[in-house]
Amino acid sequence: MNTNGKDPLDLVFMSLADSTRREIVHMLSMGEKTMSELTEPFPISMAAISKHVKVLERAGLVKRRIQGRCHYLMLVPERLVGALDWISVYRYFWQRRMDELDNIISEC
Amino acid sequence: MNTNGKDPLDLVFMSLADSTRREIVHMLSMGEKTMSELTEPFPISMAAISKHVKVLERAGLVKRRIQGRCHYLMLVPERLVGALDWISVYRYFWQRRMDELDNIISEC
DNA sequence: TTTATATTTAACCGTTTGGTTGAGTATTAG
DNA sequence: CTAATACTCAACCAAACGGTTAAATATAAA
Repeated sequence: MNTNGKDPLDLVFMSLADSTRREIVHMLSMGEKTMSELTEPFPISMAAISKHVKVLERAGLVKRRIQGRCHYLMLVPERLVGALDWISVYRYFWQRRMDELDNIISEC
Repeated sequence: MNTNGKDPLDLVFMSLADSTRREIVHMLSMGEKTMSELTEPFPISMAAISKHVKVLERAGLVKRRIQGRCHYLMLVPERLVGALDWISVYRYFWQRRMDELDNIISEC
């Protein structure tokens, strides 16, 4: 049953489902970073960070620029837009729901 | 290393990282559904859907109302707002990046 | 050339995920 | 009471995840 036309959103949301990777995204939002710089604030090995970065690359959230022995990582926005768009579809729904709840509360 | 102060966002994004669960969220955005109704469009067992729904409940995205032998599921918006907010922080970043790319393209 | 630095890769390990089937539990209908 | 319906739960399984350590690769510095 492995329909391997896996939706790209699977990878994006999966990438964001780990707080280490979210923190990496945050760091990269402030500019390019090397692997060493990315690893420094975390209590885990560089090999582990390397894996996290590969997950982000696979999801298309990060691109790598290799210069000498340093790998510079940068954030790529497009896929985040896609994720935001997916969730945004339900904005109308929850605004309606929240309003309903507000009404119920104010009627008590 | 199981630091069990797991960020709730982990659960939300993890929930959304599966297209079956995203489809369930979509179905529920149109109103309450029973397990049977949720299962009907999918080629997998109700037990599997039951697990998916439990993942969504654990993430706080879905609530259950049991009436007789039917379980009615409904979407809960708050946690989706949280996920949207997290991503939205990077909106400024990518708008800037997209503009940069536009400029580079238009300069060619 | 030798050594240190930056990073990936491979092998391994325990846990989680996403599915299955089969049995169990309520509730409703006949 | 009996049978059908709506579901959950338990056991199982293969694959993926998130980490480790140790070895390999590539570049830079002495």
